[in-house]
Amino acid sequence: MRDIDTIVQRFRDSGLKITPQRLSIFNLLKDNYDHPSAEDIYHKALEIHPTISFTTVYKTLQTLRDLGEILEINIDPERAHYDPVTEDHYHTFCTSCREIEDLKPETTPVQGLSDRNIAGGFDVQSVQVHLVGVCNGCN
Amino acid sequence: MRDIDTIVQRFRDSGLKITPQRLSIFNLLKDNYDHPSAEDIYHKALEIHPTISFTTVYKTLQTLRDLGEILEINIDPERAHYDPVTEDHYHTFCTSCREIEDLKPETTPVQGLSDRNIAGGFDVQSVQVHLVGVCNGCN
DNA sequence: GTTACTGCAAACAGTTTGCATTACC
DNA sequence: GGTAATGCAAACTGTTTGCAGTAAC
Repeated sequence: MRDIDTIVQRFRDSGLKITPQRLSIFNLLKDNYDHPSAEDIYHKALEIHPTISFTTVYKTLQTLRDLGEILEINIDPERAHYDPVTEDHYHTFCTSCREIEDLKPETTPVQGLSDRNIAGGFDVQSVQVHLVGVCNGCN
Repeated sequence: MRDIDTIVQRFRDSGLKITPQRLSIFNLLKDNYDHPSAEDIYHKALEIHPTISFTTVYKTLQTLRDLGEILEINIDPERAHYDPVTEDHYHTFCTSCREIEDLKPETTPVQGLSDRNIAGGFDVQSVQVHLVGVCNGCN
C-alpha cells in the first residue's frame, strides 16, 4: 500500500470519494504489520469514529483490495486477513494463537516459481507461501 | 492417504467404527486428484448412498484430517478443499473457475524453507505454496 | 450390550447485499 | 445538485453442534 496522499489521489481519479471514515481506515492500515482481520480494523476504527459500521470497513477493504493497494490473505480458515504490504513476501500462521507473521526475505527461496508457471500457461497473480504450525510463544 | 485397508485398520485401532458410508467416502477420496470440497464429496456420495447426510461426510472428513490421512486446503476463501495426497506438494488456484491443480514437483524449489524456520523457533507443521491466478482454460 | 455413528434440524460466524439517509465534491 | 458512501438490518453460505434413533462390534 502506497502513501496516503497517493491513495487519496487514486480514489479521486477513480471517481471514489474521500470520507473521514475511509481516511481513518487508510491510516490504520498504513505501516501495519499485524495482518488484521476486517473485525480488527473495525474495532480500531471505532475508537476514532464511534459510529462507524462494520459494513463501511468491509466495503473499504474490498475497494482497497480491488485497487491492489492491500492483499487479502487466506491462511486462516476462520476469517480473511489483510496486508498493506503488497510486495511478494511470505507468512507463518500459528494455529494456536492465529497470529500471522512475516517471513524474512532471506528464508524464502521461491524465486522463479511464478515465472516458470506463467511460461506453463498459468497466469500467476500472486504467490502465497504459508508455513503453518505453532509459533515460539505458543510452544 | 494410504490404501483403504490401512485406513480401515487405523480406524479400528482408534476405536472408530467402519460404516458403509465411511467406506464410500474413503473410496471417493482414494486416487482423487480433484481437490474436492465437502459438498463435492457429499454429492458424489449421494449417488452411492441416497440417504447419506452432509453431516456424516463432514464429520468423516474431519476425522480423516485429524488422523493426518488427508489435508485440508485453504486457498479458496469460499470453502475448504480436501487432498488425499499428504506428501509435500503445491497448488495453483484459478480465481475464475476455482479449480485447484497440483504443481509439478520440479517447479517447487522451496526445499529447506521449513527446516530453516523450525530452527528459528517456529514449529512448521506444513508448508503451503499457492500460485493464485488464472488458469490456461480461463484465459 | 455398549459405544460410536448417522442424519436431522438448528445454531453459528464471517461475509455480503438492499436500501434509505447522509455527505462529498 | 448529482453521485457515491454510510450504516442499519437482514440475507446468505459454509461450517459446526446437540440430540434421538440406529448400527457396528
